[in-house]
Amino acid sequence: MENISKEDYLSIIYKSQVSEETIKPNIIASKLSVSNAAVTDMLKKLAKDGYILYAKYKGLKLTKEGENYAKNVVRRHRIWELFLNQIVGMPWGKVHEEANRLEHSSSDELINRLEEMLDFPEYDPHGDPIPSKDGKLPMIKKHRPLSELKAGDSAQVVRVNDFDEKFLAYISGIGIRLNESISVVDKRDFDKSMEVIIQGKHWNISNKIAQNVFVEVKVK
Amino acid sequence: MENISKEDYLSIIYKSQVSEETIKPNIIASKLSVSNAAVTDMLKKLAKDGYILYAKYKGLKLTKEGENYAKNVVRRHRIWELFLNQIVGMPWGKVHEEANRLEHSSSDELINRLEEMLDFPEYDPHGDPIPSKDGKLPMIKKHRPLSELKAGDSAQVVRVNDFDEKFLAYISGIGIRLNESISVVDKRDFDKSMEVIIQGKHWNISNKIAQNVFVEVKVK
DNA sequence: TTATATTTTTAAGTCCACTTAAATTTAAAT
DNA sequence: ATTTAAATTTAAGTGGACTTAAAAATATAA
Repeated sequence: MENISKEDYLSIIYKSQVSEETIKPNIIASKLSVSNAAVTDMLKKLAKDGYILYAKYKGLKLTKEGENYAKNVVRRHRIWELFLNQIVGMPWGKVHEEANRLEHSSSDELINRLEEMLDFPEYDPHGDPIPSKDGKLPMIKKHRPLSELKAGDSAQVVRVNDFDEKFLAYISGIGIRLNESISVVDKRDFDKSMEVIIQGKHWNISNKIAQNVFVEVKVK
Repeated sequence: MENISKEDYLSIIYKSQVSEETIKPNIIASKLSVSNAAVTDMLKKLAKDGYILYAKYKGLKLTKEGENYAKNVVRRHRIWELFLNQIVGMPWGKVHEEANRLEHSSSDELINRLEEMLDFPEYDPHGDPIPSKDGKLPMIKKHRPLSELKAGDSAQVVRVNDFDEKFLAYISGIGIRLNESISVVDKRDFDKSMEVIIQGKHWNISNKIAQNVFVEVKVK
């Protein structure tokens, strides 16, 4: 409860490390809607506490301890998301924000119970992997953004970005959900928007949308 | 999330108002394990925000707005307690502490959903009434502390105090639970301890224990 | 009712997570 | 390579929720 802020920072750093993006104070600041100066401040504290290695102007990286901590925060978040969606029946788009608060307020015991009720799931409602109690991650399917596909390609949705409720509401409205099949009918060069078929229906989706939906291309 | 402290204060004030105890800074301080000075500080803020009426040295009282706010915090707490106990299967003694954190981190929408899953319950696992969405409280049964009973009396448990996990573990261990019947066999003047029968078994319980179990005396 | 004890409030200061503004470092662009 | 722009860090300061110590008000007891 008293580490809410620290946990938010660690979780962001962890997630970008996993997806192999270089993480910069810059980015953290914008994701948390705080100033760059606030980030510098916190990075110093996290370094002092042994959660990150931090060299001014040069870069930052989780220590083993920081990674374990962060992984547990992410675990709490994703288990909550799945629980809220599957057991409580909250819509896809709303679970992220709710889990963002609950993740800081639950004992490990509670999380373990929820995990058991969900029968030890491997992925959250957006397709993100859930770290197990002992920090193991399930196998992650190779996937790329839908935006990279070409006319004629078919693929299956394996993950969607979860940071924007509106985005999730929109894609869920046009039938995009995990494991759903999508075929690309056409792609326009000038704006990279594409025409796709989802459950037999044709839709036009912008490049921005397609960049945030991740698919596994079907073997022809 | 940013009102955790305020909500704790309001909830304590509300609960003591309901049970008609006079609430003093003193008591709040000890319940929250903070200094008296911290309480004075917060009372000023709560007064400024319009949640309480506060006259230095004289007393304090929730405004209508404060009561509504507090009632909603209590509602969140009690619904969480019941949910954790009934749906998640957490033991009686552990739900209070967990709910103490979750109560500050849940949207009204989530609480409403949990309430629905529980089929709009009226009492939490300790027998405390759950305020409804629109602030209504269920009828509260007349009850008095078990400690007031005399040898020969029989009664039914309607509520137990929930502030101490150890206490709850202990009484649940000797078979005390909501609606359980208890008969008083004997009571000693010198320490006010009593011998009781619960589910056919005899137990000796201290006055301290008996003061925290509330019963409805059976009509003979 | 006066002395003593207790409670409450004030005063001053800490820690945390922020802020804005200025200084510094690094990166990009001509 | 030098200028310009962008990112990062430092410096100074704020508000929230606490602390301890001292002062003031109220309660209790001889």
